[in-house]
Amino acid sequence: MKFESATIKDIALKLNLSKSTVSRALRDSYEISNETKKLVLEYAKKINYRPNPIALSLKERRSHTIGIVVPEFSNNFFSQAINGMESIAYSKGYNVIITQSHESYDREVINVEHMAYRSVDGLLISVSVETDNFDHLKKLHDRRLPIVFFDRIVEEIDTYKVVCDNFKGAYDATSHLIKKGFKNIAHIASAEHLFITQKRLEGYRKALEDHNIPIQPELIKHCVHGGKISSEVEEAISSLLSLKKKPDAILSGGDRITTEMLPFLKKFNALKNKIAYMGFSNSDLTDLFTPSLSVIRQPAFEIGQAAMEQLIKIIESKRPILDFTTQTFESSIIIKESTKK
Amino acid sequence: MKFESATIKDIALKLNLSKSTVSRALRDSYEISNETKKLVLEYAKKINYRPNPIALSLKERRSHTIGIVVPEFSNNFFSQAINGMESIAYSKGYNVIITQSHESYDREVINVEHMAYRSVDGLLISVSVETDNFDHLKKLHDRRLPIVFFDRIVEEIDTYKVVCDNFKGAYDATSHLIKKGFKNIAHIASAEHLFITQKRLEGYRKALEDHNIPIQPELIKHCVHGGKISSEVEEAISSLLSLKKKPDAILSGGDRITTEMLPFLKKFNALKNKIAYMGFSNSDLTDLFTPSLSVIRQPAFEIGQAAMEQLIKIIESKRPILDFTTQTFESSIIIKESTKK
DNA sequence: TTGAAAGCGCTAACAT
DNA sequence: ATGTTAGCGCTTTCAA
Repeated sequence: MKFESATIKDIALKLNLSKSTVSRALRDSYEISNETKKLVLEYAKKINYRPNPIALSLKERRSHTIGIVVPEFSNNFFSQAINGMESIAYSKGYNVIITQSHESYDREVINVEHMAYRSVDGLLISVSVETDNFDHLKKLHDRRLPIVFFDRIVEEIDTYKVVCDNFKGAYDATSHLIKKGFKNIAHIASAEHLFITQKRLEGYRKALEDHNIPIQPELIKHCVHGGKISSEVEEAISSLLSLKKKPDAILSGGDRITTEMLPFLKKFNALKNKIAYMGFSNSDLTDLFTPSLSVIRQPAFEIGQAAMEQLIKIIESKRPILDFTTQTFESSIIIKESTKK
Repeated sequence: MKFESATIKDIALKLNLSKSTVSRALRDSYEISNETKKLVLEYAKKINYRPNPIALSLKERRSHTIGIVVPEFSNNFFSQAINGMESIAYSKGYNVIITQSHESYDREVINVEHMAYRSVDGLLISVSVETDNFDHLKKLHDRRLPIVFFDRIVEEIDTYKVVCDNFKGAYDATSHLIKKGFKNIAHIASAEHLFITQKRLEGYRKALEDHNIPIQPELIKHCVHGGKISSEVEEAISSLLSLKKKPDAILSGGDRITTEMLPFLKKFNALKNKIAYMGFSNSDLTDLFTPSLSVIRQPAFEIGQAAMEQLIKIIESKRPILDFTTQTFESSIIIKESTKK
C-alpha cells in the first residue's frame, strides 16, 4: 500500500512550466514573475501540494528534526524533560522524534543509529542504565553529529551537557536526614557505572563525613537495572532490613527505585517501627502517598529546555564549537511526612 | 555542521567498480562474482558503510518506520500502550518514532503531517482531547496511508480500531458502586465529543437505569481538557460538592481526571464525611495512595500490541483491505479502599 | 559478471 | 523571467 502525493513535477506538467520555475515560485524567489508565482501558488494550494521532506533531507542534509532518546517515558523526570525540549524545539521550527531505550543498551544503539541515519539534525540523549560502552555515540560525535547529553551524561564525550547538581541533591537530602536525627542512613543507588550514581553516592558520603558519621558499606546497595526490575529493589531492601543494625532511614538514588521501594517499605513500616525514607522523584503523585513522600526534585522541564537550546546552538553554529560547557541546575529538597522522626 | 558518511560511490571509486555493481554486491545479488562480493563487503565493513535510509526512502517509498501519536506520555495508559506497540514493531523489523500532541489539536495536526511526509509506513494514533475535526487524518487515509486508531478512536474513518470496552468498564464500575450501597453517584467525564467519553457515559447511565436509579444531570460533569488543566477538575468537584444533595460517590472518566481529582477529594474527605471514588487509571501507584484507589484498568500493553499488529497487517497487505474490524478488550475493575462504604 | 543510465523529489548553478 | 542540467544516495532496467 503506497502513499502518493503531489510533486513539483505534477505542477510543472500541468502548468507547462519547468520544475525549477515551480520550485522557485514556491519559494517566492525574486526572479519569478508575479503572475507565474500566483499561478503556481494557486494550483499548489488547490492540489494541496507539500514538499517531500525526504527529498529535501537528501538534498540538504538537514531535516529540521531532532532526535530524543530516553530510557523510558513512564519515568516522570524524562517525560517532563521531553516537554521542555519540545517547547524549545517547536518555537524554533524544529520537529522532534522520540524513542525509549527501555534501559537496554542494545535498544539504545539501534535507536541512536536509526535516528542518525534517518538524518536527524542532532541528538539529545540520556543513556540507559546498561550503557557503559559509548562507542555508538562516539562514532556519531566524531562524524560531527551534534549531540547534547542530559541527566545521565557521558563524561568522556566532549560536548554540551546539562545536569542537575546530583552531588548536592544527595548531600542536602542526607544532611536533612541527619539533622532530623537519623543515624543509620542507607542508600539504595542505581547502577554503579553511571556518572549520576557516582555523584549522588559522593553527596551521600560527604554529608555523612561532614557530620562525622562513619560510612558503613553494608548500608549502600546498588540496583544494576536502576530499579526497573522490582525484585532487585526488594532484595536491596530486604538485605538492609535483615542487618543486625537496621537502617533508620533510606535514601533512594533514582525515580524508579523510589517508587519501587515504597510498597516494600510501606508493608514493613506497617508492622514494626518506622523507617524514614526519601528519594529522587519527579512524580506528581508523591503528595498523595501515605506518608507523603519527601523528595529530591529536579527541574526536569528546565533541564530539557536548556539541553534543547544547547543542541540547536550547535546545529546552527557556522563554525565548530570548541569550548563546551556543562550546565548545572539545582534540585530542590521537598520535605513531607516520610522523613518525620 | 554536517554529518557525513560513506556512500556506495566511495566504495565504487575506491574499488574501481561501478555504483551498481557495489549496490548489487551489498545486496548479495546472484549476478555478482564471489570475489567482487567479498571485496566490496570487506571494504564496506572496513569503512563502516551504512546505506542511507533517506535515499532508500526516497527510492522505495518505504521507511520501515512507524509513527505513533499520543496525547501525552505521562499518562501511563499511553506509555504502556507504546511499550506494547514497540514490542511488536521491533520483533517485525520496524522502527518506531513517537510524538505527543499534548492534547492540542494544532500540535496533533503538525505531528501527524510531519510523520506522514517524513514517510512513515503507517500511523498509530489516539487523538487529542481537542480534536473534533478529523480532516487531517481523513486526508491521509484517503491517500492510502495506513492508519490504526486505538483508545480515542475516530468513528467516521474506516480502518482497524482497537479499544477497550469503555461502556462495560464504566457500567461495571458504576454497578459496583451501586451494589456497595452508594445512591448518588456522580460522573466526571472527559470532553463530550470524544467517542470514549460517550461510551463511558453510556455505561454509567445504563448501570443507573438497570438499578432503577434516576439519572441526575447535575451529577454529570465534563472536563473540556480531559483533566489536563487542574482547575477544571477542581471546578467540577467543587460544583458537585456544593450541590444541596451531594454525591456519595464519584466515578472519574479518565486517567488524568482521576489523578487530578485525588488531592481535592482527599482534602474534602479529611474534614467531612467520606465520598467514595474510583476511576479509569493505569497508574502503577494507585495502591500507594491512602485510601488505595479502586480503578478501572485497561490492558494498555495488549491494546498497543494489537494495534501495531493490525497496522503492520495493513502495511504488508498486497491488496487493499476492505473489511476492517474493531478489536475490543475488556478492562478490569480492581476494588480497593477508596470505594469502601 | 559488470557497467551505464534513468529516476525517486527537490534545489541551484548555469544557461538563455 | 524561465529553462536545462546535474546531483543528493540508492536501486534497477537495459546494454555490453
